Amino acid sequence: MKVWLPPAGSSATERKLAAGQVLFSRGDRAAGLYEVVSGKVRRTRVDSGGRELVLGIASAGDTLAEASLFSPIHHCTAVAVATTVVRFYQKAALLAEFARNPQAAQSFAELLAHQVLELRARLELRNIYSARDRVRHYLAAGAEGGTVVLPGSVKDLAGELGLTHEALYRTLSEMEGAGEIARRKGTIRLARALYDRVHI
Amino acid sequence: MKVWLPPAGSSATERKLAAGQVLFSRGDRAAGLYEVVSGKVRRTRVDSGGRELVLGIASAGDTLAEASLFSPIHHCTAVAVATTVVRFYQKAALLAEFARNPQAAQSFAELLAHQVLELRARLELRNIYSARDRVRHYLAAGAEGGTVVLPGSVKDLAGELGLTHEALYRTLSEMEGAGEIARRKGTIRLARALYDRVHI
DNA sequence: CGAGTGATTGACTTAGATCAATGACCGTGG
DNA sequence: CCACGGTCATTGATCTAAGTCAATCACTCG
Repeated sequence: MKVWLPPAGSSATERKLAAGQVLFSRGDRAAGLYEVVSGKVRRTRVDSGGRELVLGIASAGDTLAEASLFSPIHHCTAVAVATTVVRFYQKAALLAEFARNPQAAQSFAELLAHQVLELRARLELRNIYSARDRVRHYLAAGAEGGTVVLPGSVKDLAGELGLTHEALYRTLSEMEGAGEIARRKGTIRLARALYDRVHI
Repeated sequence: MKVWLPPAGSSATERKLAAGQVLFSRGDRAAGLYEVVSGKVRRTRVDSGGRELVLGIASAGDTLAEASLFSPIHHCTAVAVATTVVRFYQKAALLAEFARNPQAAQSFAELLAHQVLELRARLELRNIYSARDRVRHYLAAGAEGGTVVLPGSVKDLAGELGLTHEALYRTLSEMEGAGEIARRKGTIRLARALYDRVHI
């Protein structure tokens, strides 16, 4: 993983962000890509109606703005949701590395390919009409040994699922009431029945 | 564009499909990638609830299963919606080409990057709750000189927008009634007002 | 020419958005 | 150290837009 990244220290610079600080905004010139060293970064977009879409939460090890490498401007806004350290890789340095080292370029392509897959999966999720089924789908996909660790606040999750936070709270309550899940602070444990149902 | 494709005739083979014929199914072994020479291919996924999600319609020049290059199996199902000719590129041949020619690998990465952008845009679309706004957003994004050419049937479009076909028909009727759009067979023309509103 | 599918419209129902209010928790500045 | 402003979490009430069921036409393809 991340074979494509140039050796540390070459052209990479680190930057520290306070919670709420903007890393880059939509429309800004894309100078390169970022790797999250620690903390969390929320990527969002604002549609023409003013609604905000949470594209995802990037945690330590994740990268940001990969696609912007080939695009002159950023297509989303990145805001730190906690104290965060990011490493910045200069666009030109990366491209040079790709030209020199085909393996790096291929690994990068692989990273993007996985993103495409992940995005398609999320699109599939959005096609599920029922909120409950959508939550089930999400939980099933993210379950590790019957437990899902929420990447951020429940509110963030609501945005990611395309639900209002109220609807999500209600759905989670209902599911808990029905014995489908058990909630702990920051994590959700799936009942054996639900877990088995999806992992045939 | 498509610099990364190996010289024609090297390892590429063509295949002709009748309307309704399946090119590959989800779960099939991914042997390589396809380029649509003529016709149309619908990529779909079926979620656990049995609902079908149209991932998109690929037309002449588009490629299929790029992401599957690095994945052992296909993650969606591809079905020809009309008489279609596809060109097939062997996975191994492509990877060899990428190793030999960094430029090809980089171009391929660029192709994937654009797909990531496009998918994110579609995700953003799905976050719009109102059907009307969603249609407006779609039309605005696809408008070329105030006219949008529908890639397939209206029913397909409904799937792509995450709406039922009935809802889409109604919405289009309403918008036509309100003078926002004018419909022609297979195309939709945006009223100046709407077009301007979005393309500030 | 009949079957199958797309296009279109009607009537009804419901799930989730919206508006609203409250309690818990957290940092922070006086 | 604690009161205060802010955000998250949670639940209630209401409303509406979109889903669902259903029926009719138009059309295309063997």
